Amino acid sequence: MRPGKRKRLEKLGWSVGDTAEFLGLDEVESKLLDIRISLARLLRATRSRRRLTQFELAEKIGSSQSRVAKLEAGDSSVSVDLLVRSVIAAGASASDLAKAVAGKRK
Amino acid sequence: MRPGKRKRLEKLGWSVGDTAEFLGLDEVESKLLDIRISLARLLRATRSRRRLTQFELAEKIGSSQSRVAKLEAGDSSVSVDLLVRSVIAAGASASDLAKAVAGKRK
DNA sequence: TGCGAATATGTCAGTTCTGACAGATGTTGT
DNA sequence: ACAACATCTGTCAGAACTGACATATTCGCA
Repeated sequence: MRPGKRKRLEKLGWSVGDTAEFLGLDEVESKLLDIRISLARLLRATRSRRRLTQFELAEKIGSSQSRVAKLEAGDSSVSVDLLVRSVIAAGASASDLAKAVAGKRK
Repeated sequence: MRPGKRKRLEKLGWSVGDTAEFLGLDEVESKLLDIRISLARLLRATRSRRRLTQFELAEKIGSSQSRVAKLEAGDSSVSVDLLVRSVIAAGASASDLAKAVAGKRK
């Protein structure tokens, strides 16, 4: 893993343990993290395409601007539930969602 | 919505309000619920195919058998995070996951 | 440059989700 | 019928996540 990427992830609250990760001991968490990152990207892309502000999207999902910012930033304090909810509310299609989960770049 | 399905969902802790749902006021929650159900089905199918017991899968994800049962039952007390984590741990492929999220039957 | 709008970051009390446990209810083989 | 195993259902204290708020930073644009 690139040191840059690693640092970025740790800033967001993810502990990227070299041992476990490198040895593939925690493949599941790694895959889940990829999904989280994809969803965060999809969220930003979708909201942006729909020309919604974070504040407007927050209203749609009954949340706050700051939480949307965290969602898009891939902060660790945010659940996949809310991530998916937001992506849907932003107006992403089912296939966009599927692609994100499958790990395919748009 | 079929009355049977409705009753089943309510048993699991989901409030399926006719008004909101019928008027499509809460399309987002409805879509999220579909995803949850798909993931629950995928989890059971995958675990079963791999011949894992609920107990064994629980160990893999550091959880308990009872929670796995709830995951597969589509209980409302369970998060999408854990659902996805479990599906991955059970050994589902990325494309299986994508299909579930896209709402397509296997 | 300065100003307003959008976004980012930090904190926190209240809510939700969690693993663990107990016990009930299948299921399978003898 | 019985035992052994698997699954289901309910409960609860502790952990994780939440919206709200304050505040900082970045981004146009005149």
